[in-house]
Amino acid sequence: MDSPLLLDRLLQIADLFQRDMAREYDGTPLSPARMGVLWTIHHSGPVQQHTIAAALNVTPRNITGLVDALEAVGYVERIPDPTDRRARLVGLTPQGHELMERTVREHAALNATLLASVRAADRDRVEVAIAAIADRLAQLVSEAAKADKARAS
Amino acid sequence: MDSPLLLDRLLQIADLFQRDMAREYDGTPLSPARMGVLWTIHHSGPVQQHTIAAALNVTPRNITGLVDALEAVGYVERIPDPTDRRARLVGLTPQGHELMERTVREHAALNATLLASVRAADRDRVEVAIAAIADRLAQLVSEAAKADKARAS
DNA sequence: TATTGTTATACTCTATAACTATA
DNA sequence: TATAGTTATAGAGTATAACAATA
Repeated sequence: MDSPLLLDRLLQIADLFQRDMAREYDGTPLSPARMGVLWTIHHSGPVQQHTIAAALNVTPRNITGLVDALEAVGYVERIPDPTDRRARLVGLTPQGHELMERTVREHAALNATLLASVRAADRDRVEVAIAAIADRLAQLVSEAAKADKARAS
Repeated sequence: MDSPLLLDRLLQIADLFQRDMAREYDGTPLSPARMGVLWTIHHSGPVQQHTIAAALNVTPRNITGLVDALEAVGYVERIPDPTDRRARLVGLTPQGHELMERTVREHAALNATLLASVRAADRDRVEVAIAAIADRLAQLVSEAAKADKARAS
C-alpha cells in the first residue's frame, strides 16, 4: 500500500492554500499577486516599485499594473520619492493598513487551528522539522536557479 | 522576537514549489497546469475531458486548451470514447508515460532529500503531523467553499 | 432536456522591448 | 551611461456564454 509521500502532502498543502486564496479573493479587488505587493509594503514600509519587483521576483512592468489596481481601490498610494525624482514610493493607505492588520490576525487564527491538529507533545519538534524542510528546499531551489544561470552563459 | 509562524513556513514551502516548477518548466512545452492534466491521466488512465476538469476544479473549456497543447507536443492523444460518441478519451502516449515515470522518480528523490533534513528519530511523528495538518486544512477549505455556496443562494 | 466539447470573448498575471525622465 | 517607471505588445491560464453533436 503506497501511503502518500511527505512531498505529496506538502504539495497538497500548497495546492489548498492556492485554492483557498483564489476562493477568498473571488469577487473582491484582491488577488494573490496583489496581496504579495501589500505584504511587501506591510513589512518594509513605503518602497520604490523596483524594490517590490525584486522582492517578488517579477519584472518592474508587472508592479506597475498591480500598484495601479491597488491604488484604484484605495489600498496603496504613490507618493514622490524626496531623494529621487524618477521614483515614487508606494505606501499603504489607512484602509490598506487596516486590511493588513486584519489579515495578520486571520493568519494567526489559522496558524493556531492547524497547530491544534498536531499532538501537543510533538508541536515543538514538528515546527522545527518544517522549518528545516523549508530551509532545505529554499537551498535546493536557489542552487537549481544558479545552475540554470550558469548553463545559460 | 517573532519567530515565523508554522503557517508562514508552510506558505514559504508552497511558494518555493511554485517558483521551482516555473523555473523547471521554463523553455519547455510543460507548465504547472499542463502537468496537472498529465498527473490526472497518469493516476486514472484514459479519461473524458470533463472528468479532468472536475479533478482540477477548472472549467471544461480550459481542458480543451491544455489538452490541445499537450497533444501538439506528443504527450497525450485523444481517442474516440467507444461508449459515448460525444466524448473523447485523453490518454498518455508512450512519450507521456515516460515523462511521468521520470517525474515520479524525481519526486521520490526530492522526498528523500527533504526527509533527510529532519532528525531521524522525529521522522515518523513529522510525517503523521504533516498529514494531519493537510487533512485539517482540506477540511477547512472545503467548509469555506460550502459556506460560500450557501451564501450565494 | 441534459451533457460533452468547442468557438468566441475577456480578464489577470506574466514577459520582453522600446521609450521618458532623471541620476 | 545607467536606473525608475511607463507604454506597447504578446502569451498562458482562467472564466462565461453560446453553440453543435449526441445522449
